[in-house]
Amino acid sequence: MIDLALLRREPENVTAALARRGISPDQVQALLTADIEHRALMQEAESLRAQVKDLSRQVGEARRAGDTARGDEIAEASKQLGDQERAATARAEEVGATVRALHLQLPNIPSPDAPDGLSEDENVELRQWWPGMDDGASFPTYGEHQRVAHWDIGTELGILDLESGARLAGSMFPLYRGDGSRLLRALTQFALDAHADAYEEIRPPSVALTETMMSTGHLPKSEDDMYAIERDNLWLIPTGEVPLTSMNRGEILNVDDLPLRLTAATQCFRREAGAAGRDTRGLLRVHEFEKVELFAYCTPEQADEAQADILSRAEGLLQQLGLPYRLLDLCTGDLGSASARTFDLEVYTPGVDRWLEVSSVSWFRDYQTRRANVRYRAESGTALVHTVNGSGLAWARIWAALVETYRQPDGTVKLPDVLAPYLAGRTTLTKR
RNA sequence: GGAGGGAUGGCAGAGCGGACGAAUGCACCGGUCUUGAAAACCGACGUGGGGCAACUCACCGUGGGUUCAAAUCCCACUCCCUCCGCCA
Repeated sequence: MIDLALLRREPENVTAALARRGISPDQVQALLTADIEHRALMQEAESLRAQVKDLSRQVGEARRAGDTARGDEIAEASKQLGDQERAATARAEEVGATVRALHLQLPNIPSPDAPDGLSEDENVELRQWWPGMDDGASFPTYGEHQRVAHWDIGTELGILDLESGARLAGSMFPLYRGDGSRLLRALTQFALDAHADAYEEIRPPSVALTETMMSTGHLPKSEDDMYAIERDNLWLIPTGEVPLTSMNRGEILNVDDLPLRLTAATQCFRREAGAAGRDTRGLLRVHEFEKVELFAYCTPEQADEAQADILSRAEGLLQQLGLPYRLLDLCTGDLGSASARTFDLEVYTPGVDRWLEVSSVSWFRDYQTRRANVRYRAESGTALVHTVNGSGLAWARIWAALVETYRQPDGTVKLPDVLAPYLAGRTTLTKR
């Protein structure tokens, strides 16, 4: 949630900032109006409440003094006021619920640095990288043997079995086998080891409570994209961001512990409602995938650095894997609703000839922690911490990029040597 | 799944219908003393909302209820501990 106090103080600025991402002034005004009404009703209810409390105190005093008649009299008066108070509180709560609903619907205020734009077409490409670029090499050219889609390579080598996955759980639930399965495991380990110098490794639950999903902004906004386990009031997590952001919910962190950096490998579950049909072949878009997440709680001053660190780690992994990629600065219209600034990393996959998003590195300001109530002790009082996160990296698409990029003319796949330690030295995938 | 016990401020822990936002100890912070520190002593010391302010409201695991009045009584739920059962 955005800061309501800020909205009251600087309504024009906030309205203008939100307009950059397509929020109409009317929507902001509706919240402001409801808020004013709510506060007036609340004051009325509170003053009645104060009177009831005062009378109740007098009842006690009178009875202790032995004046029962007077006690009863005051109790009766208090009872009457109590009825009024209940009615006033009910009215205040009704409007309060409206305020909360409107407040939850407002997305985060975009960073002034985020480029303007209405859709993903206006995202700004900041740079590209490919192997040998620093030495003057040009973007790689790919041979015919690399222009084969990963689902065909996977079938041919017996390392990806989409049909079996579909038989078990429906389409878009991939099943990897043999070296394909092993490759996934290797990638996770490779990444976790790379981040172990500065990020504490966490193994969180794969499900979360409704309350937890609220904190990150995934609910109520994206309910249709989540898998729900209704009987137990649980949701399958769509990203490791969910448990990591809520890990310290309701706590006051020691400022000396900030930035508090965490990393976690988790399964990620996404219904991808409305995505049916397009870009869904093979591993392009799946309901379940594994991802290593990088996360930090930090002070506002540390946020830039924290975001830059996650971005450079994600890039570092792509470079070590030798996969060409491009870096996008998301425009205001394409920003996730909780994010103030997001950089996307897209890897190039020669077989399907596309750029695939494999990491989204975002700064959320205090939008998430205002809901999760994670604070630190500041100069005076407490302040909300900022959250930053990004993938490092999402493996399904990396898996696709690796087998397509490193396919040899003879049909085998020769993986980069950095993975050798995690594959017991066997970096060549051959037909079983 | 069954039986019992518990959940209170940063921590420990009292309170069990009315003056309780809450004793006490520890920790933390400010001060006195000291060359400095420790000890001792003095003081301050939960969070959030509303109000220009005086001030006021909410919060004692969560949600309901009883009452003029609830940390305190009642109901439901969650979590933790002990024991029993089942189990990778």
